[in-house]
Amino acid sequence: MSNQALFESTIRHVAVLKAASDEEVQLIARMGIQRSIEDGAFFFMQGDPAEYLYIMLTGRAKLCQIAPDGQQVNLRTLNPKQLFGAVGAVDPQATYPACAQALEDSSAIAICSAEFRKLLEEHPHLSFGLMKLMTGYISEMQNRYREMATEKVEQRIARVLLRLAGQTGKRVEEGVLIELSFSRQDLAEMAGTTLFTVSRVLSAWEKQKLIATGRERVMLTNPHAVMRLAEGLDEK
Amino acid sequence: MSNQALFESTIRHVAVLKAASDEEVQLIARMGIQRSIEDGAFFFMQGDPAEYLYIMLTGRAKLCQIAPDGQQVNLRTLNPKQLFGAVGAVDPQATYPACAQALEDSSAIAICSAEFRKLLEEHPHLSFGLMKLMTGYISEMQNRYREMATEKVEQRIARVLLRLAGQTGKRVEEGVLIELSFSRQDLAEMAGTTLFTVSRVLSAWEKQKLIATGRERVMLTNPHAVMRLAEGLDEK
DNA sequence: CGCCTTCTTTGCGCTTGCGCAAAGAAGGCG
DNA sequence: CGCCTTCTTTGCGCAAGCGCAAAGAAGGCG
Repeated sequence: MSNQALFESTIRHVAVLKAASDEEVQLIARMGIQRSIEDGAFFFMQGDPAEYLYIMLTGRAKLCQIAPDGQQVNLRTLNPKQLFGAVGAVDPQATYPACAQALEDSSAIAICSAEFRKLLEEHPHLSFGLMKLMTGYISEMQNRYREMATEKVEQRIARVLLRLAGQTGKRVEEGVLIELSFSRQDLAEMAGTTLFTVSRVLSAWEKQKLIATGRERVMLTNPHAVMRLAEGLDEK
Repeated sequence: MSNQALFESTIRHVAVLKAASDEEVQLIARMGIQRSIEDGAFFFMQGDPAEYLYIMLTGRAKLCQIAPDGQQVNLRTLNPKQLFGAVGAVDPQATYPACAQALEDSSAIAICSAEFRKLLEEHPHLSFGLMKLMTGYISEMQNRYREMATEKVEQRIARVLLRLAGQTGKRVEEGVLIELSFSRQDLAEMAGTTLFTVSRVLSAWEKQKLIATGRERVMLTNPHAVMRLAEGLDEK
């Protein structure tokens, strides 16, 4: 498949652009260039000028923030067909508010923010898709913020597992399997805690047969119980 | 001043709509109706269908989330000329992701989301202002999320004070005064902690002469020291 | 002025979860 | 196969911050 065709077929399935006509899809595809990066490399760093926006083609990446002191927080994972890094299309002077780091060898369509902005001006109905994405983010971040502020570690870890299960979990005989390169450290960054605490909590749950763990691997053998934990029911 | 004239002069100074022409400002003003509510009342509740968006006229309100168990988290305060509750203009089926509660008797221009959406369709350049607002929110929420995840209580409280000082602080002889109806409880909800902890921390700072406190009142006598605390420098 | 409500402080005990160190798996790769 | 790296677990001690109760200000209002 030619690059152009590959781009088009991917773009056609991007949620944000579902209102795009065939013609618009073609236009966007022509604006794109492919960028492939290795596991651990960055599509962009927090604070860089937001010159490109991206649409994930293959692989996975994480959006994360790095505090001045080096501590990291994981905001979300980026999967194929997801659009990310679009701030530049809205404000030409914007810088990325987070960094995007590949969790495995990955590739994405890179589109020049300024060009995309022009496209938005000429095809304004596309803005609605983008705005919907943004309001969704806002709403999600507000919820996560509340969770971080009011819930305790166990609940937050349970939520992380459920979110991952929903995004990339595979249903197998014994439960739902999350098998990706997520170390305890990564889980800790998603839950806002330390790898030690994550390890301890998962061990405890394993003893209670709620989950089964392995190296960079978690299986939810009793997803329903994990959901109850996330909701903070079981309050002892 | 007639309502229409009042609306227009307010709308003209709304940051999100600064790209609006005089004509557009008039159009928007005509769509608005005034809503006045009492201290403690709600413009809208989390989960309500987002039928209206608002522009604050007088008073102040807080945007907050309420957890299923009743715990609250404070997201931001709304001041005059700020636009809020605009999700409905983007997605007709959206519900408000937070609630807006008046901190004092307040009034706002209420604009029907569906009408505003039509306006956006016909005057698409206005979308850019809205999108810029949204990306700003996202970026801010991501930062706050990181802070909540990685910083400890003292730092977060310091940040809350600085944010309030920046928004509504008055410069007086002895320092910067924050004199609003923010109880220790409110501060706790903003910092993601408990009123007891806030009280203790503020008492400690008062002993060190960094601040002076009173009932629903805080004065930063040594703002620079508070900034250092917020940055987590002073690490003992 | 005095009562009443609301807000604030403080003491005390205790839980949660962090920090570190050290040891134990699990792969990867030559 | 065996070494090396990376990931994970666990024990132990400790500090931060929560929860509660009770008492002490500060206003508000009749």
